[in-house]
Amino acid sequence: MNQKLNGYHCPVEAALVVIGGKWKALIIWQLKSGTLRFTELMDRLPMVTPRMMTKQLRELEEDAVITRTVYPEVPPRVEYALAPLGKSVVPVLDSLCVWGAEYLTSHGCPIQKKTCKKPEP
Amino acid sequence: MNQKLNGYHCPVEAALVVIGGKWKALIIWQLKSGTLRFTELMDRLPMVTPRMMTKQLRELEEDAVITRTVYPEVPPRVEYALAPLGKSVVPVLDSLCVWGAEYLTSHGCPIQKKTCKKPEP
DNA sequence: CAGCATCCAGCTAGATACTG
DNA sequence: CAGTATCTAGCTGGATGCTG
Repeated sequence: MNQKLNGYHCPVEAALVVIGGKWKALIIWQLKSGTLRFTELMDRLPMVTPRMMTKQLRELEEDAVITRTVYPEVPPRVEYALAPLGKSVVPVLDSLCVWGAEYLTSHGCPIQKKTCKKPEP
Repeated sequence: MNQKLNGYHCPVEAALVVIGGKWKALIIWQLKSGTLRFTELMDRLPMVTPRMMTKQLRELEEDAVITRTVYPEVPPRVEYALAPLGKSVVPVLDSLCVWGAEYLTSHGCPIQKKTCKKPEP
């Protein structure tokens, strides 16, 4: 890049920066039905390493998408939940999900037409 | 990652793979109002190097999001346009755009509340 | 015009081990 | 439990030069 631009050119780009991280959309997806602890997120997304989970969660927190609540107990307990901004992105992810399903159907994929796995209530 | 998964866990993930590439959403955004040539895309997205532009376009083509039409002339002319699948993703990008604008407003960003720059007709 | 080939720096993210 | 620290392989993507 001959000229580093210091901002976003379009809100689409901003949105992708915030929710386009490697696992961010999945994390938000998991949190859409309620609060989860670190290990619960790890259990639901086994392909994410703790290192990455931490990083993604910290970034989402910094972007005001999720909240992080630490309970000063022994053993420690930390709960993650969607902040208002995070809740507002859920409909967008829903439409992304619908489109993604359509894509999987029309394009054909290793695992085809796997319906949206919602976090069990 | 202790276990490499060979598919998608959720259509959301599939969608992000397809449109979540570094410049893909922007490219689709540019193409939503009509066909563009390689250099026209480069002019509209000056921060993308030709190398990356080519790669992103090829991937979008492979995913059936865009079409690539080569006119065997001198000088060569190549035109890119949205395939049906690509057109179907535009509404999703629209909602992403709306949310992104909201994010820029509430979170505050270097360039705040820059309205969606649509490719001029 | 519309790329491709090559080289290489920097970042990403996995594996592993350790802690308040 | 909920991370952090360190090391490192591998990928990403920029710069440059070349071509049908």
